[in-house]
Amino acid sequence: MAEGAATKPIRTAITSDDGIDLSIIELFFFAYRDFTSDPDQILADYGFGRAHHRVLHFVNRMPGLTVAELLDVLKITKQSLARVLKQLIDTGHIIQVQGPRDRRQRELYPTAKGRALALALARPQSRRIHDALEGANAEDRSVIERFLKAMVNPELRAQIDDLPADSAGRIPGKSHGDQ
Amino acid sequence: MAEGAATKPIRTAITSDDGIDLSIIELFFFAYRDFTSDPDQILADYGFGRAHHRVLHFVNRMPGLTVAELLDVLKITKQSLARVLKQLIDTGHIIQVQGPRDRRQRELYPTAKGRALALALARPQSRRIHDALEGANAEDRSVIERFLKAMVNPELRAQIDDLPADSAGRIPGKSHGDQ
DNA sequence: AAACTATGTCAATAGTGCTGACATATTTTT
DNA sequence: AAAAATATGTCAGCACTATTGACATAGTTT
Repeated sequence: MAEGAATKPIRTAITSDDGIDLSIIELFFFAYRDFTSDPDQILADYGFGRAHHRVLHFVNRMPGLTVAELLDVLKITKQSLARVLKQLIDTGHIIQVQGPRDRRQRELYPTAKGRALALALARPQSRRIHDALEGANAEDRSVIERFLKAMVNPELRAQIDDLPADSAGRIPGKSHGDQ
Repeated sequence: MAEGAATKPIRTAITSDDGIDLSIIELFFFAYRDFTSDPDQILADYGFGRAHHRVLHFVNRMPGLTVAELLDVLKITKQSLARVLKQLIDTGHIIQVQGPRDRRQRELYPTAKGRALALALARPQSRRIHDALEGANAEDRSVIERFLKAMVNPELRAQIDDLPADSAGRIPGKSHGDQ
């Protein structure tokens, strides 16, 4: 047995008395668990996982982004991305296009198939959010959005602001326009 | 190459125009990513992962729960729990006590060491939440809590309600009292 | 005594992440 | 033109978390 095993059992629960915001910690845990369960079901039919979902999502949100840019958004390593991206390319959900300025770069675009899947995955999540906002007014929504944004590390909030809100362009700085 | 590969690249981004609530989907993703990064750092020092965190958290919140009850909260399988729980027991964070009524059962309790770690893990998350609620009044908080709860599958909301709010007792139905 | 239940464990597999090393093509710098 | 740096791809190996299926043990219920 390891050192420091068996002492005495503590029979009282941690509660808010301990100065911890348990209710929001736990709500956040349960909410996210169920939030991700919707797409998980669909993904299973394709033999895909959450990693595929994230890649597909951001390629659809920032078409033409490079591998390096994608790694920066996802905060994973090149090797972790490789397998997943290869599968999405092989199954025709994503296409690589050689960069026009720098031919070393591979711009990533969704195909019609990839777009359809991305929307299919987003739909149940959007519906869940819509239902959860039942009875909420515009101000309530704003409170919720501000809270979620404030939960993000400050230095990463820029990533969120850079995503297109409506029929806008593409990535920060650059400008590929639409076609 | 697989069937249905390379078609044409789509160069426009998915936007809110597609009828999807992208902003909250993405905010939720980024917020949860950073929310879990705080404890991840601490866990790494112990050679533990998120699975250990979840087990430790709920054992501290519902001391005396059985293995079966824990599986029900976490929604994982017995085999997935086994390794993680064994490590937490071997390192003296959790103790098993033979069930008083049914001696097949193993009631799970945190040790002082396990309680300390659970609090250490919850503290940065609580701080992040506290900071994110900067400038929010009681009503804003209520809006946020209602939203998060509404994001949880209805049939699972009972689990949340069963958790002790303050210096209350323990698990639904049962009553081990405090010591 | 037989059946059921709670737990533990073994073996195998999958998905996702990591590090390190190295290859190739291309661009930039010297 | 040669050298250095960059963007990407790939190979090999490892770790963690989760899965399913099968089986063992102890204890409870019928």
